[in-house]
Amino acid sequence: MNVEAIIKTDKKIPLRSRTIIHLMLIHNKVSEQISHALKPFGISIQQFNVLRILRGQQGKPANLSTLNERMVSKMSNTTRLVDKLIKKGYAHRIVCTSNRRKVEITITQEGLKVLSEMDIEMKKSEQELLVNFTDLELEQLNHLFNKF
Amino acid sequence: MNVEAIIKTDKKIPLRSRTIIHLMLIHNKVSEQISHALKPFGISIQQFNVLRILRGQQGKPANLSTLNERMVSKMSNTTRLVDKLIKKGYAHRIVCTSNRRKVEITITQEGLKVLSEMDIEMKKSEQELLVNFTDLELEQLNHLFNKF
DNA sequence: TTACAATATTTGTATATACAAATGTAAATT
DNA sequence: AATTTACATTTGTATATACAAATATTGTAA
Repeated sequence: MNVEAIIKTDKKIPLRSRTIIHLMLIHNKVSEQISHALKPFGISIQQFNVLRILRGQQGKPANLSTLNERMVSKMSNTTRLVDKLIKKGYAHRIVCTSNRRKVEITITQEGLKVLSEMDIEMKKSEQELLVNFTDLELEQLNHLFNKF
Repeated sequence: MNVEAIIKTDKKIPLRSRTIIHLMLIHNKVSEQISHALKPFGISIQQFNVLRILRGQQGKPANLSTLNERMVSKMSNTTRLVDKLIKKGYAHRIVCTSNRRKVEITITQEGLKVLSEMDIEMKKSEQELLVNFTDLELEQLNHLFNKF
């Protein structure tokens, strides 16, 4: 994926600008691929992420703030994201008894089931997206990512 | 930016999954910073990109397909993105005389003026975001990006 | 020359996101 | 105990995005 070819310019782009544009283009490719993989499940990337976080809780319920700090998305959406998962039967929400300001959100059996199916498709997408990388290169990439 | 710390897991994430998650987190940081920098101008990243493409045309008008193939966004939005730029007085649109299905879009003087102000802020954001990178590391990063 | 296909853009609609304000609850202060 | 402050979540609203369908124009073939 060559930046100049894609944005069709013959001008030399400064290194730092080029890096940011490159990142944007790659993100676009990646998120398109993932959205496509999740499409048959009728779920968005964000909803998928919330499901994964809930599973990661290993039965322990999560409240909205917890979800939010582990997510990419903004707080106000988290309520509605969870709404959608509940509507689909993949999550469950109860008001916390010890502190009624809080809510406790858990993943349902049905949620775990569909999530495991999604995992397979995600794994495929990851493989496809990263097919040109060796493990060493991915280690290098992650190492560089740490500098952001 | 360490993935495990951010998504607060103690489990080891497979290298390929980790890379994709890492990319998402970084994209989020970058786009937040850029949106913030553009905020005072009342313009979105996408609108900013269109303006830059128009400037890159060096006076030559661009049609929607051209804009679209150089952009990240989807076709149906391009019309409305341009609408917004026109409304702000930053772009101009006329129906192409040789082929009336096409439109010719150009950047206005006012557009060029505000764009040059935005460039300064963008440059600052890029510097801030990439402050931990040496030029060599950025070259390496761009090289790895080419494998996507 | 009429009909059909291809091209370029626009519009409709449903869903997603961002930001600010509102709600309800608990804790701290007077 | 009443008042204020802080916390956790929800709601309102404006804008953005995705996808499909519609519109308008041009090119092509019977």
